[in-house]
Amino acid sequence: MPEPRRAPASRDRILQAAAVEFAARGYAGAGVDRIARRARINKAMIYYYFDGKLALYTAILRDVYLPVGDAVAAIAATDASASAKIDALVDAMARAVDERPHFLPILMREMAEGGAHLGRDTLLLIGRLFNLVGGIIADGVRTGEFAAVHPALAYFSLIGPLAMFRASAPVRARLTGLGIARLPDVDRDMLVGHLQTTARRMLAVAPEPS
Amino acid sequence: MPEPRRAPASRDRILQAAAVEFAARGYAGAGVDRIARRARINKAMIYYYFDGKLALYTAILRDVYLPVGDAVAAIAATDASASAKIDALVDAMARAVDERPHFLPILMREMAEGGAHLGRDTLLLIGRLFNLVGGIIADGVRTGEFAAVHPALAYFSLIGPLAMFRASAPVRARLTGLGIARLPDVDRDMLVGHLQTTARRMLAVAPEPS
DNA sequence: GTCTATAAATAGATAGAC
DNA sequence: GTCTATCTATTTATAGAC
Repeated sequence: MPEPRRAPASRDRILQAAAVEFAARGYAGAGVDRIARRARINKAMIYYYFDGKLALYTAILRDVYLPVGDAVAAIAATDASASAKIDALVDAMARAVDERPHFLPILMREMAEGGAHLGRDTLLLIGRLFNLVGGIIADGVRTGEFAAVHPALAYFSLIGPLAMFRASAPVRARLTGLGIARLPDVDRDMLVGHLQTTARRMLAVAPEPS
Repeated sequence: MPEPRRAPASRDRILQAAAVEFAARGYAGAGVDRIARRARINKAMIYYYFDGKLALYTAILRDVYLPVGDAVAAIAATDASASAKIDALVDAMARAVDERPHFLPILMREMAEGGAHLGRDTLLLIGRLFNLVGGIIADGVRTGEFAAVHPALAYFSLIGPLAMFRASAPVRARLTGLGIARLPDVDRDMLVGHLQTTARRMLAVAPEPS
């Protein structure tokens, strides 16, 4: 076996630490110094492995959008019904978010900044995801399963509740902790079930049971 | 008339400039220097009118959450049906977002940061909004108009699509501009109509027409 | 590959004149 | 109320020894 190519442990630690930092403090707020400290490596190593702060950020975005896109592509390639695909899509999105705690904060901030740190490569990864979901919906419209909903409205009606609910967890916890609002817990099955039901109702041509 | 109390133009300019800066670059990314330059005042004036960067940020949040909360409180106090209140609520939320371009970016970033810059006062304003919406939904459940949806899931299913759709506008524009995805325009009526229909379907006990 | 040391720029904040 | 000048800490980034 030529080229075993063991990935250096330092590089991975940098990526992991940077993801945490960027998620917690945003692009501008994240400090290269703090990333180095968290990764327990010397700051100079970051500039050894990456071209700079922006290149490091871009690498993280790639590592998160690529596997999510692959998962959705696999669902789209199925020959299941369009609504079964939407169910699977919602489940996959929830899994993607829950398996990568830094994904959502980074995504939301990036949108808030108008995609200021997104290069062409990253936009292609985002567009791919968007087009895959749009394709599933378009198929459903073609077969009469779905009403003709605007693709961007449908997309963000799928993503929005999941993203905002998960992202709001810390603030909700503080609201509950301070006794300002009473927010019963929601487990994963309850969340995914709600999102699937809401999605089905949103896309339904005529109202359907439950 | 005692106390005409003309608000100093400088203070307002600082608030306006700071809102733009915080929305564009986030709390950590915003620079007091840049805020001063944008407001066309001297940096020292910011420290004359406010206790510091955080106090300035808090003042902006208050200026945005207070009127939105008032608008929703007015809707909740109506004796309209619960579903009519939801329609009005969605419309008011869309108006709040569109009238204050800096509101959404700041909100989304703050959630991404776990509410790190939210003091008790701000959390009270946020909780008030949440409780008002929760109250409208609870009323609808009580009268049999709505299904018993978890209040937090319902809340973020109302807010999420609006927030993500509006916040994603710059990224969507870049996707379209680069030819990566084709995103037809959506006008305000179309957006609000979609959100209202989706909300009605989400909350419906049994599926209803259109 | 990993480190120390440091450059060069910029940050938030303040003192003090007017 | 508004300004200039400046302090101190921190920032991204690099040079160079090992």
